[in-house]
Amino acid sequence: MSTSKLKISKREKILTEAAKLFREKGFGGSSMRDLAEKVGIEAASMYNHIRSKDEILEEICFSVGRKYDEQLTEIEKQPNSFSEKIESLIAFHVKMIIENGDAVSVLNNDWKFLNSKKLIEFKAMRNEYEKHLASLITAGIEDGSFKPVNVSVALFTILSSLRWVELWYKPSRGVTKEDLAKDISAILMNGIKA
Amino acid sequence: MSTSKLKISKREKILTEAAKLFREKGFGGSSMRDLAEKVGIEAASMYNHIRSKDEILEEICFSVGRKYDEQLTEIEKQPNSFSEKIESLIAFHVKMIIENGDAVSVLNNDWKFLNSKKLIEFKAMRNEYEKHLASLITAGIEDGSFKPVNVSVALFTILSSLRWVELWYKPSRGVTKEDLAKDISAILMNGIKA
DNA sequence: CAGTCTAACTAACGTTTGTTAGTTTCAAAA
DNA sequence: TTTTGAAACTAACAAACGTTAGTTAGACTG
Repeated sequence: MSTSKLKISKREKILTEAAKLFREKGFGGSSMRDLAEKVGIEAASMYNHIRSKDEILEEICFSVGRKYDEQLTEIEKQPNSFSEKIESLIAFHVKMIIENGDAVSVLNNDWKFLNSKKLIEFKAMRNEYEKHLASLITAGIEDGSFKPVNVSVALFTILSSLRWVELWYKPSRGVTKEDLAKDISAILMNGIKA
Repeated sequence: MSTSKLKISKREKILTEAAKLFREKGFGGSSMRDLAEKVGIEAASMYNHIRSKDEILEEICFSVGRKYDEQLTEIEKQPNSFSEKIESLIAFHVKMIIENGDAVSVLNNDWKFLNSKKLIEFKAMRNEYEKHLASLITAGIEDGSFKPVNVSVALFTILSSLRWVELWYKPSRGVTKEDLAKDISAILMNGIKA
């Protein structure tokens, strides 16, 4: 009973601390002994809860990745305009970063250290995500909601603009996630030129 | 004569190959033996040309960083509108990435592995750059060229949008750097909403 | 020709790496 | 009370790490 619950929570503690550590020092720059110290046990003891260092990375990347996938699917099926759908997605990205900044950072920066089998899987997942978002943009252009922009450029401009939130955002600045999402949406949707 | 020239070019070969390798595997994931193999000599032999692995990272980060600084200073003093200045900067970022993609990638992703002294220096350089660009945006808002957007958000949206070029751009797509800069400018300046 | 210098080499160093083996501790189940 | 099983520990492994030492080959300089 409580043992299995304890095991789960210790494993989750390892994953949480790993995300924090990987964000700070990178996957390659983080040692299992570093990580163990943060968790509060010996390095060898962690192997009672995880299979390998690689498994930690996989778990972080794919569990976050799946959340993005699910939300995009959710947004796609809502009866909103294409503008509203993209704005929802922007808000979700901001929310994810503010609530799971460490894990999102690992997804963004350390995915390339996945082993080759998982790397292929990860790239497929990412491609799928981009294709879905691209089709939203294309549809918005076709129905006149959007200007006839270059779809690839728009796609990556949006996704990259969202990445900075993880890289640059500091809670200390006192901006709420609603304001932040609104301001980013404003610029991407309407540009900065008067 | 030819010996000192040879030394310089071998050092530059090391730096070039290092940028390529770091981009692919990250600073922590790249070993000196890996690098030496790409250069075509033994790992120990590289120490005739460079002081340490850290020095390679420093040289790449700061030589690229200085180029960005210089160009921004150049753009600031030109007698153009604020829109034109920002568009020039966008074009320059695209050009840098297309011409020095490996080194730019190292600047973007591996700066955090600089040793603490150089890390402080690097952050100061980056802050300076951001402050200059922010003041361009502020001035543009004040003279009515730009909407009254949140300056920080605009700043980071622009800089992040430019980062994707390094991460996602593939020459194989056959887009010229002029077209690419124009399309990015179009979205950031005018948004995507019709 | 003798001397010097550069840039390569091989060998090795001390550390750190991820991981395994074997053992101990201690609480829950029987 | 005895048994069991999870989860911690210590100790150690082989490999890889950045780097240093010492040496050699060959090209310039005097």
